[in-house]
Amino acid sequence: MKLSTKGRYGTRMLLDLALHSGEGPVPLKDIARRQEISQSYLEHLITPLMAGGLVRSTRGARGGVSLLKHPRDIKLSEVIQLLEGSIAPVDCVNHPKICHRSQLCVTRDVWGEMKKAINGVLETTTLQDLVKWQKQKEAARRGSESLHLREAASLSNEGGDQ
Amino acid sequence: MKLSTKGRYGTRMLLDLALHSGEGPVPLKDIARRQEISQSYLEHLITPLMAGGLVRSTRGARGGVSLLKHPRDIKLSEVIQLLEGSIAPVDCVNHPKICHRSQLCVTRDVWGEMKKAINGVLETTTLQDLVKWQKQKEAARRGSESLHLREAASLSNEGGDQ
DNA sequence: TTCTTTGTTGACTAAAATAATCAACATAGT
DNA sequence: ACTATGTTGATTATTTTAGTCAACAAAGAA
Repeated sequence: MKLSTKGRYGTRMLLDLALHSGEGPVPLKDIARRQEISQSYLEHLITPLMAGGLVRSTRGARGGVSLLKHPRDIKLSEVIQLLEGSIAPVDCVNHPKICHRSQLCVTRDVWGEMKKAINGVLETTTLQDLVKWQKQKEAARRGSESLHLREAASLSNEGGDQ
Repeated sequence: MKLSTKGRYGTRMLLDLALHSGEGPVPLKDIARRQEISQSYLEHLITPLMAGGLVRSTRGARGGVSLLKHPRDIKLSEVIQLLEGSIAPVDCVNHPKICHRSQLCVTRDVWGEMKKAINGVLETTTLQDLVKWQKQKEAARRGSESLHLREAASLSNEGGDQ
């Protein structure tokens, strides 16, 4: 039950893209550097995302990859579907016919519930959410960093950790 | 994001065991036949279940495998944990240290939510639930079968569902 | 006791998936 | 032209999956 690097790296690539949208096309090289993923591998991950209409690429100098939809309109369920295929934990959940036991199999019903649960998370999370959380995290870090530097000069209103 | 045959077959083995508990030890051979899984493979799946204290085995003639706990006390989360290891979709959810990006990584947070969602299903489903659903399904099938055979002669008092 | 039934363990293997790398090529700016 | 960039396909090493097989151990039955 592990997500492969396709889904993980691909999601991070899109997040990186979302964080740098509005600056024109983003070269894979830059994403590779920032995300610490080999560019050669990203080249392959971008293909299904283009086929899925999530991104567009521009060749040549000053080229790169651009998001085609607003981050708020890109659900993680869509991303994972493109990169990993169905998130169903077993194939018979989507295709009952592949096993003659499907009809009477109750474990299959449980795997179906699992699929629903996973989908619930991925359907309600958008790229915009990731962007928001990322910015919050970075702001929080900068806050605590300077807090540390200034020897806790003013620590009354940081908030955010819990 | 697929469950391997370990988790799937192992769960079915335990369900089969639960359905035949109270009849003494159940030989792997019988489970293999009913569940249509090779006995050689089941031999390997039983090992972690014994180590986890879910079943006990008896060697020799009339031997077999027996459940050590009541089906109502066996949660699927426990079963899957033993057979597949953690259900976390990525390792960094359980072990932040393995990636220096963990602290600032928001995709990791999403995978954490996914883990929670999956766990929610597996923690609230017991072997007893599977047994109950299985019996309901079989009763329903018998109902519609005889209904079909007898051309709906008497369909008032089937009962047994719920 | 001896035979048979059953589980136990470890070695081995075929096939597939994973996670890339590399090179040749296409295209668009400069 | 030259350079920066994406595109595609071939290739590969490694790991995981999904088993099989055989030698062995133990317990009941004859």
